[in-house]
Amino acid sequence: MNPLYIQVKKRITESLVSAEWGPGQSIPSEMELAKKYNVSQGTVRKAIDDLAADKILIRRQGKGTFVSTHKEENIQLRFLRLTEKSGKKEKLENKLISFEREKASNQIARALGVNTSSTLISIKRLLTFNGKPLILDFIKIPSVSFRGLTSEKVIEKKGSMYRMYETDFGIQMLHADEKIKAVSANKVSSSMLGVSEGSPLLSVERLSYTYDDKPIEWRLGLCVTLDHYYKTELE
Amino acid sequence: MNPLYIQVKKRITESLVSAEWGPGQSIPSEMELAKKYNVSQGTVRKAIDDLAADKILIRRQGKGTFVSTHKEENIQLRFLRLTEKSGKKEKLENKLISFEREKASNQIARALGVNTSSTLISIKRLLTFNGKPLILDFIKIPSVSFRGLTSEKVIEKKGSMYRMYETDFGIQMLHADEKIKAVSANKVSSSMLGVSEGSPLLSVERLSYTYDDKPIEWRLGLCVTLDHYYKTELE
DNA sequence: GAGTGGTCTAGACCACCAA
DNA sequence: TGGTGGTCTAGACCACTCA
Repeated sequence: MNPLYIQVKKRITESLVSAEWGPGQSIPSEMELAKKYNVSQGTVRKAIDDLAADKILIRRQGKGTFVSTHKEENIQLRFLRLTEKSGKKEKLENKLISFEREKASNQIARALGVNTSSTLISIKRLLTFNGKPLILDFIKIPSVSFRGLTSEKVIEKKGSMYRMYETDFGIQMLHADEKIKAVSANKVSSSMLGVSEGSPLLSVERLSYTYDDKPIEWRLGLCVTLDHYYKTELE
Repeated sequence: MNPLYIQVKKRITESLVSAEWGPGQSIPSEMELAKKYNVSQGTVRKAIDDLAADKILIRRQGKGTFVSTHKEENIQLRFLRLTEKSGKKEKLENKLISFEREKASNQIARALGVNTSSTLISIKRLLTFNGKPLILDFIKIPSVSFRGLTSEKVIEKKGSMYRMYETDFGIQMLHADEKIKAVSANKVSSSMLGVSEGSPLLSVERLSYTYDDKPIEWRLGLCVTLDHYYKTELE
């Protein structure tokens, strides 16, 4: 049998998946949950501690515990940071290049855990900072999870895709794995990004997961790293 | 006044810095520490929880709590992962190219928090996997923190530099920041790495920290990412 | 079986926030 | 002032390791 606090954690997660408590809202207090689950307040606390460590919940002393809605900006900011050179805040713009539905390729189907016969939405877009092309993004998401998504909607929601996933489809990205390589710009990517053919680009392949470690988005970003760099922290 | 468990955490950290408890050794049990610090066992537990989350301590049920010595392999492994293609274990080799003492440049001095007049040890080396060049490393460390380090010692300790730092100088790397870019191979790096000039390389600039968030090593790695990739996890 | 970390409880008090 | 999360305690029992 699992420890009690793990079971509590599971039940809280279920309430989050079923959207009983939505992003930004507060969940019941520790005492209420303790009564509801027939455990002590300390056990609920430990369960919430875990979820807060994963940034799924946010605690605010004196106010309550809230469902994280940090997907608005966070992954985006966590993704690429600006160099010190341009310390001022930069303007990000988002230009849609194409929006199509297509059959999943073997590779992507395996990554997303869907059938090869299933349909994906395939989005290409260009991100610019201060008017200069920075990232060329190829995004693939299962059509079935994003019914009704149109190119107009993507354009309309200028900001992060993740924000749109959350507000329009109730899908929250909880974590992601990335594989990073250095590649050469080919004809298409170089002209899109305004660099010469063969220039080095940072290739960032990302698989993003929602609740239950279910992969929900595959993305490849080609980044110009002349004035920017990718930042990580180890441990 | 700080919470008690923070103070306990601090006192434990002090014992780690002063090498009262060395890497790989066990620290006193929770009950003993509770008595020593005049707090309850639960408070010690919370302090240790924090340190274990930072991977500074490792708990082993039924055995005790141990000082992490994971620097042997861990940062190295965390650094570059092998592609699935070559699932088998690969052989890493480490070839020293140069070992010199030099004055710190402005940039590095600032990063390491030392004077520009101070002396650095500057190491260049080439890492190969299965005989193929993979990473060209430029490493700079303050001479004063690594008195008596010689090129022979670097060669002798074939494995990770971090292991040598720990065993020979009592310096443990606790975390690191990295800035990643894609760059073109120049004449020197291309010939060293066995790729053609202008090939894309992954440039990984790393600043590593020891206890108290003191920066202690600056490193630049140029990596060939044809058969390998850099792996990260977000959140 | 003795000793360790792991879980769980119950209750106390503190710090913060809002009405 | 009442409700929330944050800290701290004391004690119970469980799970694991090793002699």
